[in-house]
Amino acid sequence: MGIDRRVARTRTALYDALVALIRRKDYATITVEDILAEANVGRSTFYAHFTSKDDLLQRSLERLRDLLIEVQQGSGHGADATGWDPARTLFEHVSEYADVQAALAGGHGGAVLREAVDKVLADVLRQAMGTGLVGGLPRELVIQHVVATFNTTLHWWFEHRPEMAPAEVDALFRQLLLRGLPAGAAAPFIVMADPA
Amino acid sequence: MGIDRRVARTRTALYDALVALIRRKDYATITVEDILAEANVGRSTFYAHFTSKDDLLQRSLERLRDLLIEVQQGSGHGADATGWDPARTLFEHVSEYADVQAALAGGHGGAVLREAVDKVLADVLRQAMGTGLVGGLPRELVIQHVVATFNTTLHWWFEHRPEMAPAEVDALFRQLLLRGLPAGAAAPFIVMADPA
DNA sequence: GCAATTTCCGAACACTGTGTTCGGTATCGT
DNA sequence: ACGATACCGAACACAGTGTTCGGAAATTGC
Repeated sequence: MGIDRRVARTRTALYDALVALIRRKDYATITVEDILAEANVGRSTFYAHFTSKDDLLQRSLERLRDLLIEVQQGSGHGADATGWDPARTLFEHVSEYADVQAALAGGHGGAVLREAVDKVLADVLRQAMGTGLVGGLPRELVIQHVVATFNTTLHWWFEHRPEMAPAEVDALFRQLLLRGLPAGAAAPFIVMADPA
Repeated sequence: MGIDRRVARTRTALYDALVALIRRKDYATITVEDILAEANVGRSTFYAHFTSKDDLLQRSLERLRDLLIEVQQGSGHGADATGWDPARTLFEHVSEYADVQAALAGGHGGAVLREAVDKVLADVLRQAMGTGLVGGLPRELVIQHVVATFNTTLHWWFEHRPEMAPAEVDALFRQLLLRGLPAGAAAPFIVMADPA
């Protein structure tokens, strides 16, 4: 009693259509009708599977989650002693898809997209961390911070230095995450020594 | 030849209405008609001043920007050797408004709101940093990272430890920002051995 | 105060998009 | 082949957007 081929076909068609649209339009401006046209799926059929555009997005991202887990678990079977860097792999992977980065950077729809992706990243990371120590810091805060820093770096990369190599970006990412800001970098916000 | 009082009244009424609504509804579900009802303003009048709900939001946040600049420059007290801590002041200030935090945390509308607030925070910070040093790190990346870390911390606070004191939260914030994660905390995401 | 100007109101309108319903048709699993 | 299931697509009610326009009301400058 496997899954009916028709439902599988319909769903993947909708997933693919959404992704295709995201790559060329701002997420916020995409309508259900756009998706139907792109996927060649009937209106009632759509609502038989998903409750809304956002619902479709979330379920679409489950694929991303699986992909991330795969990438991340490829480490255990690889060179685990020398260390494996999922973040760098992600930077490298993402660097090949400028349109995806543009979608994540985009104005109104970008925020919604980013939040959804953040959630997936956090889930994967949370699972990967297991019940490991967090060095005295609250576990969930660490997770959110890692995700946020990754996203910030990625966004900055695309917006300000798109020509930079993934390895360099990764180095910046690690600096921010593991060492923090140099003493004087955050002066005005942290400790004000402002000549007012 | 000042600004017509009717204009001023209408605009502040709309600003206030939006803020009031944000405090009790998810931003995404707020309609222009809600705003009109709350502010007692005619439909055509609204569109004579703003092009959309998002436009109104952005202009409303200009007030927030002014407030932040005031807070940041009002460092008359406590400006000793240890300096003045705008972040801590912000944590303390925000802790008094649970509904605002809820609005920023909220699902769909939260993301849009956060992005708008992030933009304002980044502007203020950018101006405050002037042409100061950034310790070898790209200036804009530092700004975005500070803002993102602040927001992450704030969000985590509200979601997971609302009873925590502002000073403690500020300490966590500074730890993340200035020292980074302790070795091992981010083990699954970051490589252990540091090739830098 | 008074007049000229500006703004506000509110109803009407066209438009876009959402989400549901239902009978007929095509496709699937066995 | 047959029964079950999924898909189609048109029609519908509904909510929200953004514009237009004439008349009423408030404001400013004098």
